[in-house]
Amino acid sequence: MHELPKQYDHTAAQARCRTLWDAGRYWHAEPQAPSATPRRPVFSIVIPPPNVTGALHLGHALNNTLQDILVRTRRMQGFLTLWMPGTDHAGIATQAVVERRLLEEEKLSRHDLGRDKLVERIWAWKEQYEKRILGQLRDLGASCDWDRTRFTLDDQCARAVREAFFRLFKKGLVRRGKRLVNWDTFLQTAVSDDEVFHEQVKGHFWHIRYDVIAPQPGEPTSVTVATTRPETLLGDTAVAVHPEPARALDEAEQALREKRAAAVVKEQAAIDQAIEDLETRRRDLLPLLETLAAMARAGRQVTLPLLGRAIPLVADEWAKPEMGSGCVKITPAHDPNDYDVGRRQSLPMLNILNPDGTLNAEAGPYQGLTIPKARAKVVADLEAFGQLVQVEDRVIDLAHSDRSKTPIEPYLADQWFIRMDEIAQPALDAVTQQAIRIVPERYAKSYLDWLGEKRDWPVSRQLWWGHRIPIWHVEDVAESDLAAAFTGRSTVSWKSDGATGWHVSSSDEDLGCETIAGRPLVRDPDVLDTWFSSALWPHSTLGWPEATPELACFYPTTTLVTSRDIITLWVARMVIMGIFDTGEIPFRDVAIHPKILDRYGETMSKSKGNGVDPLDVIEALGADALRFGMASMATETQDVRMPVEFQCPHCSARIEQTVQNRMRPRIDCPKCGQAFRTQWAQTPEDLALPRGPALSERFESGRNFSNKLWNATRFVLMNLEGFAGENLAAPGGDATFSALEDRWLASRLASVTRDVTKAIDDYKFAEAARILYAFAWDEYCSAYLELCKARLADPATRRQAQSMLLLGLDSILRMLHPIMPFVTEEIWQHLREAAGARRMPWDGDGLAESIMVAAWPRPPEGWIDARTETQFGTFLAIVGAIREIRSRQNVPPKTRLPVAIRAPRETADLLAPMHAAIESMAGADLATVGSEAVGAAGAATASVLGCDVFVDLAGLIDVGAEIARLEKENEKTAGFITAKKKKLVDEKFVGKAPAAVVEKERAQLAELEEKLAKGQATLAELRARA
RNA sequence: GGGCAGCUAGCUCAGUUGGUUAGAGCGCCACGUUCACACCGUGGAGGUCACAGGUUCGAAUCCUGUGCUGCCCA
Repeated sequence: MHELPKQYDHTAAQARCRTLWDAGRYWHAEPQAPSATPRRPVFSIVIPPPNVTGALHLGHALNNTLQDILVRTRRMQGFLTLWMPGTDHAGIATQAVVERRLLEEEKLSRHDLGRDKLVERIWAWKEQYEKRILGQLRDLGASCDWDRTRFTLDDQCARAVREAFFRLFKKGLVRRGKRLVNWDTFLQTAVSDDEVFHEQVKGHFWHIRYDVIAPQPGEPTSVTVATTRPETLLGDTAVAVHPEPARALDEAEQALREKRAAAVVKEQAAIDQAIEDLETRRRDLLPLLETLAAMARAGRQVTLPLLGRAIPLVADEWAKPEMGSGCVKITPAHDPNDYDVGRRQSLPMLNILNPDGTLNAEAGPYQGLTIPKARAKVVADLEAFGQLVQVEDRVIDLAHSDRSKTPIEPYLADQWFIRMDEIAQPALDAVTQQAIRIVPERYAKSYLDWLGEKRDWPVSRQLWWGHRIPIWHVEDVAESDLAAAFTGRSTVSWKSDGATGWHVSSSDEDLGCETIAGRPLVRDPDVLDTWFSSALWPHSTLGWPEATPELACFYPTTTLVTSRDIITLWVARMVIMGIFDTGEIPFRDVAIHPKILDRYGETMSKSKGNGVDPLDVIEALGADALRFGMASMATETQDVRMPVEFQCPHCSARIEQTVQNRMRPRIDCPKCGQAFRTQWAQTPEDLALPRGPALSERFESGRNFSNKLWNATRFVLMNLEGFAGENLAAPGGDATFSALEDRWLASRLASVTRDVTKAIDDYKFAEAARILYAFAWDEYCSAYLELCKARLADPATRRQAQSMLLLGLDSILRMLHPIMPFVTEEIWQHLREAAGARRMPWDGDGLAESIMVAAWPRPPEGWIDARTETQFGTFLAIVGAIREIRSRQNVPPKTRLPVAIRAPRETADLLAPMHAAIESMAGADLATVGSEAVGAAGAATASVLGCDVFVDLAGLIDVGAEIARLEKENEKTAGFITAKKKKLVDEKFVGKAPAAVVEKERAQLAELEEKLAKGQATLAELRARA
């Protein structure tokens, strides 16, 4: 006999399974030739490549679990299935991490080290983390094609990046331009808008006086402007005033009046106040503004304080007469709005910053100062010169770099852009015309909104880690020189730089020459935005631009599984570049999954200390527990919450993680009093303590489920003696399912298979998990398996029970395999040993070597039998009724209860073969079952589905308690009756509701009335006895 | 400021096209360990479905508004 230990050991099983899968390489996919017959349907996914910045977190665990569920399901369903794995170089993030460590550990900056050495260091970091990440994916059970692992910066991807960029360049879609960028002065690079976060900080609003040059009679001698960044005045090139202040005030008032009309009462007072203020302005300020507007039109100038430069007064609508002094200083190179004004008014753009955030020569005497120091000196000097009018305290919304956490400086720099107007359109069409389906559908809106703006994509990054932009610059040569140098080279293209030089681009790694007509070719020092290489991921990993068999077979991929926060950054750009490069969409479906938040609704992060490390869960509860939890959480909502608890390493007690304790280096267990350390431990004393991992109760049901399956198998194997299971339930063989419970199991199996398959097709992972959990636990284990205990003891029914137990268990395992691969494989292997001769109706010739490649269940629709399910439901309800009586009367489980059941004839007939089952499952001795059955006087009763269950408890019964209970129940029933009657008397209801609904209500009323009558009769009997 | 979600049992979540006497898991209470599983079994308690209007014979479900929470985009 094949016997298992009482508890499932996930650690040993995981190691065994991985060995088995790697030996069989079941995860590997070879492309089929286009001419292959028979042609297998193809299913392919590319992994959203995790950043090599650090280890995987729970979000990755979710993302990859869902992909693996899809991949494993399709593989079992016979698809040619590829899951392409890999990692992302994550330009700025990785460089920032390595630079930070360099500074902390060696006190060196990247400039101390130099470009080549730094890149070398980052590669070393990458090697370390890539290994770790891929190992974590394997620990999770991901069935990626490990032979195809890619990296966004590897040679194959680099080739694709050069080719794609070159094609864009050649088509004139790459342009060089000045742009105000978010400058990170710490990392000395531009960061994209998406890498910027805003934070409210306390600051000041400085009001500064600019003197008018040679004021004429009737004209003001100065204007006052206000700023939160006084040092920027060094870069001012104008002061603006509104061209038509009267009209602007009218419009502002109009807007306020409209707002007031729509406002709720409590907001009206504030708006009234604002309108009144506007009136005051019209009276006190407007004449001055009109004068200033006229002066601006006349080309008058003001003196820039401190530097003494003359700058023009300009008329521009950016100046708001309804705010402040109505005048505003203009610093085009250091403020986005001012930049627009500068362009409109053709103002000089004066960059006053060095890349490192110190002031440059344009700042005159302030050159070399950092921004904070310059600000202090500017303010002090303004005050000394009497130009400072007023200082207000103010809360400022300050942009910070997400990478370095330092304030962003708007900064005018040369950048490369990809023009989006032309290439974005096909990506929009792909979604609006449903070539690409985004689920849940609502996310299509953010995709379309974002792409619809068709904003140019700034792709250059002033970094050292990444794909070097394939552009070289050469000055002062003629086009004929270029044509001569690159004659016959279709892989080289050039464009004028707008002055006397040329930009040369190539898809080759090297131009093959260093000079043109004696002038040096200088390569652009910048690298490409990480998202550029990510945008090519679906086709670059498959070998593009080569026409590989992989590309032909697996592209377009089937599904992309990702989180909602990178729909625009990544998904949209993949669609754009996929179509641009290959002419085809990169994937058909985009499945968006929720984001995991902690119990308080905060995003998890290492720096907050509120995360859960997936490896802790895998270690403590098993990868399957982690995966089952993830699948259960993957609903269509946009967030899911996960309560986090520390687990005491001494006594295993769970300690709720709170905002207060989550940053502590050590925690004293409130249960056992012993201390343990957390991720924050620093001191030697703390580090010496055992670590208490952060886990979540949400993974426990998965662990328990694994054990439940294990023990169900244990039971089946204990009872399999002499049976290897040749032919399990030949399809359509009615005789096979002669017993009610067998027909029921087959019916349930068929509908569960249908529902689970559909749920996975629709990306409803939580639903699939829930259906399988309920079926396996409540139906297979609690009902079917219990019933089999008696049948297995009877030689006449034993064989059939064995056969059905195997059929059910094997089907459950197969359907659960994509969610819980390890425990199902481990069990499957045990079943192979004990019952290797079995065949499922949907199996081919032999039993597969691994459940990973076993056939997905396909029970015939004909097995579904609603009548049987109803009948079986009656049986279960009767068992439940007896149990309930036992429980409410506190009868010990061992005491057998004498039971009579009054049931309509049809039900009684149906129950006839189930007598033994009722007796064993409810611990009852059945006396009579039939329409005439009656209970002993004063028996405890229960009514279910038209049947009455009488349990004669003789002297055991607590009459008083039973009376009280019945009174309460009768009262409740009477309440329902009243409600139903009222409804049925209502003509509106009877007249308008569908007949079926009215009929149902009537039937329910009749049932309730009968129930009440019986309850009252029993009550009378009990009272008589009391 | 604009957009998207969410608000259902103590906690985390299900709840199809309106037709319930609103469900699950965890937690809680009671009972139970020869009988696959205490990572278990049996039973139980626990909800004005955020709030206010409306549509309807009928609303957790549809509409409008309010409040709170979170996210995205300016």
